[in-house]
Amino acid sequence: MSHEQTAHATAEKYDFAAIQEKWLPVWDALKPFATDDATDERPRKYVLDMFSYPSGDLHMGHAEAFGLCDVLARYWRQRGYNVLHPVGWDSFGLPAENAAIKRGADPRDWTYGNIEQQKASFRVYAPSFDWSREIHTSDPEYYQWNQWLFLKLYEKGLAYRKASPVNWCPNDQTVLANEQVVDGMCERCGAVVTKRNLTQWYFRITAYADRLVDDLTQLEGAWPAKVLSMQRNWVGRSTGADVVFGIEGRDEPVTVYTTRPDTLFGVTYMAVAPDSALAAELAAGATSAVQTEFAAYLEKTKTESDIDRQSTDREKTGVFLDRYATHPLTGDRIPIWAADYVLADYGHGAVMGVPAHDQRDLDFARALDLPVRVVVAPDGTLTDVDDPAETGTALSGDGLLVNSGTFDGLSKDEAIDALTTALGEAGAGETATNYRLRDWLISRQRYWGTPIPIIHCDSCGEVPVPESQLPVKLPAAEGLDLRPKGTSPLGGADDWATVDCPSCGGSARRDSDTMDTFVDSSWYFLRFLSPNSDEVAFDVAEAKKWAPVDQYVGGVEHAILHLLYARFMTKVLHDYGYVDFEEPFTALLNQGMVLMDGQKMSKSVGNLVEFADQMHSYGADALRVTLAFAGPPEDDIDWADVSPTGSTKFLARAWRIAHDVSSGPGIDVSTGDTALRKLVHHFLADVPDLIESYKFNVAVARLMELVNVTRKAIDKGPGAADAAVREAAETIAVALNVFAPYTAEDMWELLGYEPTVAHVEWRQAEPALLVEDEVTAVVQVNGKVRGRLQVSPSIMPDELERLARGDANVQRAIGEAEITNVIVRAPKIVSIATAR
RNA sequence: GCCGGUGUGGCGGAAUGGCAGACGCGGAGCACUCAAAAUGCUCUGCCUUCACGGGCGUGUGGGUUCGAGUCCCACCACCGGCACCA
Repeated sequence: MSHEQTAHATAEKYDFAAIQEKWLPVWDALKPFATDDATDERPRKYVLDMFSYPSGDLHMGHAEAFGLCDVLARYWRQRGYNVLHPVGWDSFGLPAENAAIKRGADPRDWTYGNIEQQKASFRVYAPSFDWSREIHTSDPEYYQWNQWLFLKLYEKGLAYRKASPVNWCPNDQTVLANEQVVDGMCERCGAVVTKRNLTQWYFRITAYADRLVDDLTQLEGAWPAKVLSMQRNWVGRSTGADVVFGIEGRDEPVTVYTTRPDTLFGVTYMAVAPDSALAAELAAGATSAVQTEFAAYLEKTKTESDIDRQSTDREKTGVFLDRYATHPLTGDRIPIWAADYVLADYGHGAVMGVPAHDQRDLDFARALDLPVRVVVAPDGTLTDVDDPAETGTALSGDGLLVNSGTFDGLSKDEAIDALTTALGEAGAGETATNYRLRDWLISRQRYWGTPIPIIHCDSCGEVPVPESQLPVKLPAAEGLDLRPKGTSPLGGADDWATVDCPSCGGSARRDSDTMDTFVDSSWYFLRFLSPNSDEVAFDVAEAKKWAPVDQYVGGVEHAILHLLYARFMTKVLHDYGYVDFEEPFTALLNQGMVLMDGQKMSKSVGNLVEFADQMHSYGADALRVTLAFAGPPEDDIDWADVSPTGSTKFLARAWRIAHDVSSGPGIDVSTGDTALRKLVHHFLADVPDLIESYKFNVAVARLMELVNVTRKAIDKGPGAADAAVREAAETIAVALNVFAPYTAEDMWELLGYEPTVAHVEWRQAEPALLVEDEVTAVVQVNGKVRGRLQVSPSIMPDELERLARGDANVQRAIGEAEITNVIVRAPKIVSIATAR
């Protein structure tokens, strides 16, 4: 196949490389997707991909995500919407720094070099981006607004510093947010995460816990059910009661949280987290033997990694503190233990032990020989109950109360209400809600991120950098030691770090930590609306016009991290009055992963499918069609199962139709072949619903069908000059723009039009052409298809039944049997039931 | 343990409760060709029949219905998320 021969509109053969080369410069000049809405009255749609982290060239995952998102962007444009489809780079982050350390280079050079590479690849892959709004989160023009946001949160007490045990990655030598610890390991490098006690910056996301859960109902149906469920799990809201226990020898009582106040009479011990202040205090008031034992236990707890500590099948341990609590209703003495299965930072760091009805408590009680008292029995009597102390299985189900004084006989739900009320009357408890969610730890002891705009002054304490002094620019990497060492490299930039206190003018130092890069991505979708403003983070009026994002596309790996943070930040901005909505992304599509031979692609496995190689072999269009056609977009695609060659064949067939059409543009299509026109108009009527419900694979199938039938019409039907053939070819070109823009543009030119087909509106189906003159009616006998009849769609039911009964094959199926029932749904079906 | 999801040909996958397997991959045969590639055409769920046809068939077992891949109940398998969260 020779390029010279085919790089013209007169080419005889489909040549994807020539077509790409031909149209790229045309599109570069045309800038068809710049969204300039000053005078545009059309309805708007904001279609966005999760932006790319520039860690190298694009890979197949990008091809899928950006390809599918582009289907939607191009589609909505052709449906008459003013579509905003911007592109940017999530360009701060650890990998840049690690790569830079490895190569002895500047993270800035590495990052911006990768961006250039990805841009060049994107240009050829040709998503319909508005390049004029490109942003980089690592530019001071962007990150100064991270700092501005930080100050806004700080003003409201939503950004604060505290000393606390934090997740520490010993490999990357930095702290991690809870969301970045996966199975006890660092999300980035896989090292086992340990705990350190450090003073760090937090965003108070827990203040928004209820709204983060409640507002998910707004997204029901528009976000994948899986993501909604993951977000609910992550916030982990539970309701129950706080119960107050008096402590012998201590003035202050201790409050515990329980979801099962109905089991209050089953309490046989109390357990406190060994690493809590309460445990230390209780132990300090006990005998020296207890103190020694406790100290050893605490030491052991601290040195254990989270993985060890959280393994559920391990033996329960604890230390009796020789202290006692008093049961709020019975007045019984309750022994107090320190046990490492109790977490210091959930609830109140202490639990009431109900071994009979909680598996963990039962395991603990059995290991340490504590009593087990059943207080909820399935049928309200103890006689038939398997003793959990014997079986080792806690009774966690429903039942009626026993052994619970005046509460005996109540159901579980009744008892929860009754006991909570009783506790309230006794001043010993109330309904309470708890969350698994923790505040968002945003400090990072690394270089390549947004400097935290705080100055530490010996006399004034922490002083926010005045807004007028933003941005606090990142100092040059040159001369700084970027290697992980547990403190931020910025601390080594003395010239940068040493400043006058904005408050007292004395000598002070800048905070040397940088922000978690998820801060950058928590609001970037708003920056696209006024990307060049140096007055505001984003223009409120532009946000009113464009935001929230109507269609968001990205991987499910961000189901909690990015999406939760972006939802949080949106609510914060809403409360400040900067935006008038509370959810940033009204619809979300999670595309699946691209696999090879059933597993994730990786260099080490040796199953890497390179984006650049695929582009070279098949081109952008075939790649995009292959990804769209492979299956439902949410499902993973195994590259071993798909056929880019098949896609190329399809595109060549489509292209050849435009090439073969022999009528001129503007011909009166109504004179064309009716059968073909009907198919075209059914296509026009059906495909929008398919695309809007993300059934891209089915939409492509319908396009293939249309191409096949049009080919037949040219070769064996009305021929290449027929007006319906032109109508079909134009329809194919317009629809194909959504999936394969180069081929579509070339077809459009072959059909005698000017670029660009991307601006041609989807045609309306003519209702008259959607009506069939004849349909197939099916005749079933006892549920089995026994006959098919060609009938008019307006046939009367009794006429259809008469025809059905007259069908020879139907009669044979009925035989001598007596007909007991006949259902007629004209014109589709006749269902005959016989006595059997 | 809790939550969510998925089970359809050799494979990827279609199917508002109404013809299961659209579309494609793979396979077989044919045409064109000296030949091959490319392209085009025909066939392709399993069993049975020369054929017309018939039987079976959407993870398993029940149920609702004239009619179930689709709805209901129970179960099995696999995938994903959360998890000593009280």
